Amino acid sequence: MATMDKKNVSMNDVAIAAGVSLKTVSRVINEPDSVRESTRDRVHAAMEALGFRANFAARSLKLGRYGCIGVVLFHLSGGNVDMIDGIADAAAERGFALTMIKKRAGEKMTLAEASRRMSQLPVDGMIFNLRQMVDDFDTFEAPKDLKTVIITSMEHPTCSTVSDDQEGGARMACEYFLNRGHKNVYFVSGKKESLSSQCRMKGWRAALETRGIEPPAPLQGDWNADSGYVAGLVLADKPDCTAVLAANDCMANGVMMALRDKGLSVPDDVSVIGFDDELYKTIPNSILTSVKFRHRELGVRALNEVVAGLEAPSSRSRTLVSGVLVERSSVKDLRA
Amino acid sequence: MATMDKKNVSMNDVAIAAGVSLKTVSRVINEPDSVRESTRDRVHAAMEALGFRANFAARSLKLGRYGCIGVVLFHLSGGNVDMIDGIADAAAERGFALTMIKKRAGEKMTLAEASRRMSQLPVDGMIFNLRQMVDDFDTFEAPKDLKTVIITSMEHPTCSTVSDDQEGGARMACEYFLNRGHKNVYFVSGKKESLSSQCRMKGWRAALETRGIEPPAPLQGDWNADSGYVAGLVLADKPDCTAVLAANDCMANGVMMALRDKGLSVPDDVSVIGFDDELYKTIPNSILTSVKFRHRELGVRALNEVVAGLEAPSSRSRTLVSGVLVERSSVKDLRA
DNA sequence: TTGCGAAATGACAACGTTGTCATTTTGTTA
DNA sequence: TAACAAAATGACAACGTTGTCATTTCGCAA
Repeated sequence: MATMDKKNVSMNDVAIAAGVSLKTVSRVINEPDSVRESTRDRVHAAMEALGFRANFAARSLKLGRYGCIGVVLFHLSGGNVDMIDGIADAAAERGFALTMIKKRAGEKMTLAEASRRMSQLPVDGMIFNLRQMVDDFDTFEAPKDLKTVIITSMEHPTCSTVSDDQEGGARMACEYFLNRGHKNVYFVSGKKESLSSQCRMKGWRAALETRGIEPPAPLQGDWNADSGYVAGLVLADKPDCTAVLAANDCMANGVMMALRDKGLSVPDDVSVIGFDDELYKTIPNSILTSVKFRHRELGVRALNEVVAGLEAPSSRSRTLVSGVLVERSSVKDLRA
Repeated sequence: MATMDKKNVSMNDVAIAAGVSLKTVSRVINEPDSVRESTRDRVHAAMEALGFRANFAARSLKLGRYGCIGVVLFHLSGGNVDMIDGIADAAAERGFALTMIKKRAGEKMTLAEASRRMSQLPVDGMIFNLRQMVDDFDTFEAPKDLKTVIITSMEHPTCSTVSDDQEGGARMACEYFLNRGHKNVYFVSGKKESLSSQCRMKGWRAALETRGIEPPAPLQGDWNADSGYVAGLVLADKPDCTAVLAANDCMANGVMMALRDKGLSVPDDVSVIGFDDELYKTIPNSILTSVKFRHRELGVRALNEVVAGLEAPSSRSRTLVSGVLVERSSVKDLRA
């Protein structure tokens, strides 16, 4: 009964119980060394006895910061989980908690709307996990006092971004071919309007041109295996085609099926590399070598970037996280 | 230059700019109908011009609540993702944000430690996502003013829990067998000390006894396919064995392999059901019927339970989320 | 003992909101 | 036009911390 009088125990209650001033209790929490041991013990005992827990709101109000980073999830699935895991670990390491909101199914969320909702919450900075285009991407301006990092494959005019290095990944794959004696690399693209596809194509083109090779006309795909199959049928008839880079694994699989149907062997007749390293999930004993992006690292970098920018929210940086080539046996070394 | 004078725009600044009192600005935000339209417009204009955003800390301090639910992740993987998705959606629907902390790799986290960390954060209640035993499970007491829900398969003495209905799932599987003419059901358990396994065994036993069937001695497994294989070899020699319930899919697969090696067919000679419905991920064309638990629903229920308990944190409830039988073709209907 | 500098502690304001209650303004009726 | 109730607005305190600065206490040398 008597213990029900007050809802929450405040520092003042502790101070009274311990026979010290409010400020001394505050000091016990924030700068324990400046308090005499005997006093400190008395305060600790009082805190224990009363079940004191510091009030987050009051503390944040006074300090002007929260110790939380906001995370906006536009989608929660697949690789995103690894990314969140990376964010969460990096946050824990730096003493930050995460505040999360999620786009609801069916809801159309813009960056402005997400930002508005986030800035009502206890956050010092925020991370947008954006795997899809949104309407206001280019026009969006982040709150001036809230460091904002966007995880996306596009470059943003004012916000810091963290991206997979799609271009570099494509370059890496091409060099992998060329270093193994291939004289040229054909490319099967994803949907024309896709930024990922464009980046990957750009990297492919650059890699060839660097070596003084004239890139052949890219084959237009649409991300699906069927379009890869069509491309594969065309490529099977090209005598100089020994290496194919497909903008994703599904199309790479389509290419491989077509080559097989045309009586060609992968990798003996034609070598193939895909992107995303996801074929092994659906195809047992998959041989496809693939460029995989490190989603977890993406999360870690994004969080670090936010924390680094807390003091200067308007700073802007662009971080590229390199991909990794997952080697299987779909590429033949022609030098052997 | 002139705009850099103040760091944050407060209601007071808005009030001055709009030529009204502080309180009127507050009213425009919280009870717009009580403010004359002309005044409201003036205030809105001032807010817009100054870029005002309400201060979360001050607001929470005054209101005594945060509008955030804490989520403690002990592990982030597999089914947990669906669960978090459920929590996040349910939270969004009820106007709550989530504050997340995560056990770091290698760190040994107890409920008490997790609770201590959470209660320093802006949360009105919390959810522990506990898929593993922790040392202080039974002795843990949640803060009296913070509604706490634990997602776990065990019952907790003082906290509300949300669990998969493992026992019910096992019962359901048994009844599925019995309703199809099977006279008995053999059981292959998981590790002896596992609570999941114990619950599943309990449900199996109860289902048989309800029908007046004497449960045969359960076969001891260890969750892995190998132990299922050993059990399968034993079961193959029992003429009365037409139905096997294995405590997980891996062991069920082991059982099926053993039966096949002994010249028996699934389901023609022996029917099998597993748990978790995960075999299809690794085995193409899997025929195994399996009891699957609805992780997403678990998250939704947990969040709803927290929100429902905000006013009475010490209330305690136990929610069971039923499993679903995913039918494939590993069970033969003997009545046919 | 006294005096003194350093260490420990305390009084009070401030952070930016919202609740309470008082005051002013508005619109309506006599 | 006066009187009045209702609507709109305002003054001020309070939420529970931390920073600033003043005060007290301590330990040690004279």
